[in-house]
Amino acid sequence: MTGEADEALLDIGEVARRSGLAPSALRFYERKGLIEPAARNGLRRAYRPETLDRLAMIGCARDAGFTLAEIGAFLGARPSDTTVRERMAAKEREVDARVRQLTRLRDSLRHAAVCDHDPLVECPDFKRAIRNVSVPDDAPMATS
Amino acid sequence: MTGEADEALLDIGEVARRSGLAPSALRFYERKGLIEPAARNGLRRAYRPETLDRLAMIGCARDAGFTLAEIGAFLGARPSDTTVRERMAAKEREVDARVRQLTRLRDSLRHAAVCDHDPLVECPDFKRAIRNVSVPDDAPMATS
DNA sequence: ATGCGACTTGAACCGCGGTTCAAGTCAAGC
DNA sequence: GCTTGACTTGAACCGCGGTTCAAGTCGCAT
Repeated sequence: MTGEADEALLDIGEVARRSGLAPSALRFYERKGLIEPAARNGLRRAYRPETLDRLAMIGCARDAGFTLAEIGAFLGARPSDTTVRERMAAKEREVDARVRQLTRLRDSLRHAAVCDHDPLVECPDFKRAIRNVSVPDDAPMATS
Repeated sequence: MTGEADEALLDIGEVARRSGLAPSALRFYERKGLIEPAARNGLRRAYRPETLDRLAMIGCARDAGFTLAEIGAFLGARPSDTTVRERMAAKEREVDARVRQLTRLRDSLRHAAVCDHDPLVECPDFKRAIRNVSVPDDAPMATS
């Protein structure tokens, strides 16, 4: 047998401490289907240590702007699952577009930091720059 | 006199149509102090055409992840206003960091699209990649 | 004068991602 | 046996960025 397997399981407080998440967040994630305790000691949740890895990934994805629902879909993904793979690919394109958008925004902000217009938002350079922020890269320019 | 100045003013419906925002959103922005009608015809708001420019900028900033409160602060910014300028500069660094984070995420997703692991999230390459997504660029690597 | 359509208001509601709270359940220690 | 402390539950609440709704107010046309 695996012997004292339950010795290896973690209390919710322990998982919270190690993951940096609040226990309430862990229970919330459970309701959303993102994590699941391996067992219960009475009422108490008992988590496998791997849950910490999973939580780290969830945290990354969340930081990166995925919704919890999206993350849930990705977590169950298997290589045969073409719809999820397609969604990942779509998300990649989406992220890539956002990277370019944010890059333009950063450049606008960079200009704003050295610009002398009063008020700042009236600076024609800034306006031109900021107007390009939301242009989807290869869309026709708004010339109005 | 400027003559029929009010002829040039826009109805909320017109602004909504031209800006792509719902009238409810425009009133919401007004409550938040982001926009303001130039006048009222009776109860009806009458906007200056410049409001459309302002809304375009607001839209860009919102798309870019600024909160409406941040945008409100920026909109009033004058060149002498050092605290707002500093916040813009801070935001620039923040956006820059996010660009790098999203770039790493995009690369992870790119790998996921061609990876054969089952489940996908167990792929060691993917895990290594995704773990780096949230590392602040020059922070010590998590080696646990 | 009657109705239509576009506006006005405040208040309620929504999804998201959680936190907070009250009340209850345990196991351990004194 | 009684307290203490960490957990359990469901329900309520939060900020954000709005939308929806009911009830009222206009100007204009018929």
